[in-house]
Amino acid sequence: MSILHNASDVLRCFGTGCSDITVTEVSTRLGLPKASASRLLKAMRDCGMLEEIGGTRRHRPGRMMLDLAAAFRHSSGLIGRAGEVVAAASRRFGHTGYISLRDGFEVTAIADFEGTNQLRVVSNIGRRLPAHACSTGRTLLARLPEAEVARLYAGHPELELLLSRLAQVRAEGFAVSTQETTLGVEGIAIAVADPATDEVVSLCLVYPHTLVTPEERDEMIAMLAEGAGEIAASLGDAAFMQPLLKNRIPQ
Amino acid sequence: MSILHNASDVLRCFGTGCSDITVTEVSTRLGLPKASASRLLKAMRDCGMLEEIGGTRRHRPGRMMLDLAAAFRHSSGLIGRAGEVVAAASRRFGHTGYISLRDGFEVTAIADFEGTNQLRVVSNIGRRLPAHACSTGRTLLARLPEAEVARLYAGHPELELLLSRLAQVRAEGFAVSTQETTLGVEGIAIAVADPATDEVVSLCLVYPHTLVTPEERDEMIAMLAEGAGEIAASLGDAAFMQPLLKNRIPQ
DNA sequence: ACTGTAGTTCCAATAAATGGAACATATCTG
DNA sequence: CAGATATGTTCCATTTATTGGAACTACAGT
Repeated sequence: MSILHNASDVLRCFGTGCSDITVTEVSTRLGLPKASASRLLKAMRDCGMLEEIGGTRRHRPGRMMLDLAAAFRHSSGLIGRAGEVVAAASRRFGHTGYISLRDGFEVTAIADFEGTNQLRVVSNIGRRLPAHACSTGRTLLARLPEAEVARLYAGHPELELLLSRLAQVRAEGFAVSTQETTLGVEGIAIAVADPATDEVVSLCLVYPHTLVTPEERDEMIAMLAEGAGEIAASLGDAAFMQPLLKNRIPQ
Repeated sequence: MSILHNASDVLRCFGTGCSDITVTEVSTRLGLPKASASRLLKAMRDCGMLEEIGGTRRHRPGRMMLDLAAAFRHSSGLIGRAGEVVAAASRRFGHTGYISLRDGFEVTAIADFEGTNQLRVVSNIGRRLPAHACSTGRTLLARLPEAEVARLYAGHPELELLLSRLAQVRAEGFAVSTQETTLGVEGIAIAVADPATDEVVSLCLVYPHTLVTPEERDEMIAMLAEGAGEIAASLGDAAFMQPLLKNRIPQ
């Protein structure tokens, strides 16, 4: 096995619930002899992929990773523009907002904009959520052909339900989740794509569900949709659809 | 040369002004035969360190890097706590705030909190600034022994000036920069350390310099200092000093 | 269809990675 | 504080991945 693959396996250990790692942990988790694990971590330290935490024997990702994450965000015009839209909406309504990507069955927030209201949802960047069970996830899944979703979730007991919810998302142009991932929290999401790079991102706002009336909710959806619509128009995202808003008060 | 070192050299290409890269670029920048560059990028793609952008032949850091950056931030209690302090200050005053680390001669923002005021400094995470020429940088350099600074900046024409400014930072407990990096922008910064891990971070707020009176400035410093002081006390940072504020209006 | 540019695949030679065991160091426990 | 245990490092010959050059393929511009 190439040292590069081993190195990336080490990096993959980091994530939810693991922000540092030791030689022994690497040895057991990857099934490597501890000699190899020791050398591997040393090599990764030497080249900046890892760094030792203080004087301890624990390792965390190197500082370089922060630069790489920034480069990732900058490499995509779509992410940057979506971020501006969510940031503006987050400021106007005071609620926390995210930009998320899908990766298989999961979605991750890649940029967050914490709200300003006294009562607001605390941002939790990097947290992985099941794509079928949150509003951002469903807007992203709704961008796939039905057959693809069926293949992804083959054997899943609630596949039928999921497909009908995705159909609804396609029809309405947005998704809502109510207390799905966190008690008391509701979220709205809209997806937009860059056909040139096949990227799809989801813009969302999350808020305490007792705080927002249906009218205000539609106001928020409208604001996200306006920004997303401009992005879609300029990049040529044909699948984007302006949302149907029943409760919106005409301006 | 180990493939791991080559891989990390590729990753190091990303940064200011470079968010994607091709086989030829790698070949020329690292001085590798293009055969090697091609195989290297392929291997890095295969293990998730890079990804191809759309159908093009350009590469950017892989999604994994976002998770790694999040793990880095979580691995340090210091960073998290400093972030809370700056976030609260940013919300209260409406100005943009950062958490920064020093790496040799440079400082980088690793977390940002965009302000809410109409006129605010746009956050620019990942941007590398010369440590001697910004307020965050000087608070971090002020944490080093004078001899170490002298060694770092040996031969630098303005070493004497720098040392006297650092002495001032040590005496006052905070640093100010006025239109140093960006015209019209002023910033205040305070450093705090975790003696258990030898980490030092700088908390800062940046704002349009015409908008803030000396009294308000001291109010902001006081708020950052209060939070930083609590962190210093709980972690046992002996070098932390409450700032001397001349213009503060007694509460 | 032609030319230059960019990227990939093939090969034997070479340099790096591997696992086991001995060694060294930290951490726990009574 | 000694002895025990868990954790990390160094050394070695062996195995195997990596290397650079050259030939090959793909592609964009004219």
